[in-house]
Amino acid sequence: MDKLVTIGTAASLSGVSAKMIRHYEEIGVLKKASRTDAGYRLYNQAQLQQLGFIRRARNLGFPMTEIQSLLKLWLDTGRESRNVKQLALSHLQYINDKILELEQMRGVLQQLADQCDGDDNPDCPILDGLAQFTSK
Amino acid sequence: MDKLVTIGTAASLSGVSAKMIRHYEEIGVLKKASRTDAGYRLYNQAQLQQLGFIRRARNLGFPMTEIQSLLKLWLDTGRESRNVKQLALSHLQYINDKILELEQMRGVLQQLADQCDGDDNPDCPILDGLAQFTSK
DNA sequence: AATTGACCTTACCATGGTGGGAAGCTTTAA
DNA sequence: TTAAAGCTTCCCACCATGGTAAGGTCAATT
Repeated sequence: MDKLVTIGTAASLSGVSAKMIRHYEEIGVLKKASRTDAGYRLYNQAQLQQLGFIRRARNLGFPMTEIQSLLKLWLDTGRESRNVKQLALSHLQYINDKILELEQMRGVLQQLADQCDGDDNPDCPILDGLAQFTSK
Repeated sequence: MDKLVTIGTAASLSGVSAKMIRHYEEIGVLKKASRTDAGYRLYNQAQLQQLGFIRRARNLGFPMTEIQSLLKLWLDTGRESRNVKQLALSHLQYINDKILELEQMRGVLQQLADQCDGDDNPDCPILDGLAQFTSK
């Protein structure tokens, strides 16, 4: 059991590109993979699961530094869920801030776009807004 | 009239760092500034306005390539507002997509965090979720 | 006239996460 | 045996921004 696969198979099974798997190893998020005599990287089931873990964390927007922490916590059976939750809530805060920032942009931009005829006339409230003639 | 200022003054007047002003010139978003005999860049009123224009467009999240287009349209009195509006709406679409993506992340993450006690116990639905045991 | 400090110049390196490609070795299948 | 596919490392690019280093310039004070 614990079949070993090379990086291409690991990539398609985990949904993480071979390019990125190597990268994660290089930056220390993943332990160095074992190698065949020819130097090919080999991955076992546990490592495939870690790759899936990383992919899902990336999909939630976690940066790699935080994923590294999450991965350590995951592998540490003596962890306190407090630490995990704290990381999650901190990232949640970040996401919320980003959403607010984007909503702010959207509001301004939508308003400018609404005022613009968008025809063959050169008059354009969007450009006027960017040119700061906004305040009339 | 049309007082000329050096890059530091242009930076503080426009809110764009000197570093970025040079960068924008280098990538061709701004025309090359005139120079003093000693090689110092000089900026006039019109150029200061362009810098402000760029800063405000950046604040709305426009990428530099699109800002370059917007700037050209702004300087082209024969423009059609149609083209400006099209750029704006396209960017608006991008912003909306980003917001949806972030809201998606927030939903999943919030749900996981809600289920996690966040105490000294190792049990952690957040890690379980990332480990794909989500599906029960 | 000399010094000092603030300001300018270019050039290079770093970030973060990802992709592309080249040059060369290995494995597998025909 | 040969060709294709897969692996290796290494370098480059993106995007917008910041940092730093080594050096030239300008204005004000000694």
